[in-house]
Amino acid sequence: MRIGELAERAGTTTRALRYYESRGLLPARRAVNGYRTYDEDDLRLLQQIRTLQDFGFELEETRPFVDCLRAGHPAGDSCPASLDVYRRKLAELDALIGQLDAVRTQVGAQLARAELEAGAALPGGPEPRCELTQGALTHDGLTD
Amino acid sequence: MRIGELAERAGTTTRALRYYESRGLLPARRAVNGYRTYDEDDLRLLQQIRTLQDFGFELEETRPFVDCLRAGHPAGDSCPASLDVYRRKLAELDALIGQLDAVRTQVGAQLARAELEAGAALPGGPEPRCELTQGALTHDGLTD
DNA sequence: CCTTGCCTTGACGCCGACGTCAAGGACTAC
DNA sequence: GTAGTCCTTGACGTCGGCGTCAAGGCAAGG
Repeated sequence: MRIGELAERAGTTTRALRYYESRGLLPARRAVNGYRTYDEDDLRLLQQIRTLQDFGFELEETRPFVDCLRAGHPAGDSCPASLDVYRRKLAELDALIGQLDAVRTQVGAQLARAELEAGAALPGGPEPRCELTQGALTHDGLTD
Repeated sequence: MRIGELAERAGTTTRALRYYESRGLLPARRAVNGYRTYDEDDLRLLQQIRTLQDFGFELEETRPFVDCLRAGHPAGDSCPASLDVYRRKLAELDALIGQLDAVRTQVGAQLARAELEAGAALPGGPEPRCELTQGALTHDGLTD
């Protein structure tokens, strides 16, 4: 099959396929007229790539899975290198989720405090003030 | 003070300050020689920006807070527009964390299954490799 | 022959928040 | 005067994964 059909069957675009090829991830055979030619195996490789991409894996991280399939293994994650990617991704996810949870807690606290102060300023009357309103912010250097 | 000192006191760079100015977020007065000139109020605005940036807010999302401070309010989040940003960010964080949790679960399951299959495929029958592997198979082990 | 549609390569655009030169002006110290 | 440090504007680079033309080749139908 040609690039357009493969792209459609895998739910992606021809541009993405050419990009994968430029990265050496999914090279294509060529027909006499220069057209890229793919088979069902390429579709499987591509599906593996897309599945991992949907999980948030970077392209380079999908390479071990693709290589594994191309080596004849039944699944992309039948090889140690793929499992390593899984493990690294899990650690990465745990770290990221932990950071986001911390940020969520902080932002939630800030919102609650700010809403309290806003509400207290409206009805008109003396209100208690929290001493923690200033300087409670920490720079944990979360790079998003 | 000049741009270098402000950058250092706020823990950022002169390039970042020029960028903020180019975005209209933190304009500077100019000395006769053309040098940018800042005061303590600018430092406060900048600290507000940096704090939010560290939380993962985009630059545009810090604008309401900066405007709020510049309008004379005691805190950057003393204004309704700032609270709206807080709320949107919370919703955004919740959605993102939820997605990441789902991905984590999926990837964890894939890893457990692939490890199991790899162990079963070993010559001489499956051998338990370590306790963590068994734990990951039975529970949703976060133990690393 | 002409149009239509798929294909080719090449190259710039995009997003965010700056980093990193480059070339030159300003000011201080000696 | 000159060395050193700070400042100025301008402009290109970065990262990932493509999107979006542009210009042209190839195959098939009318």
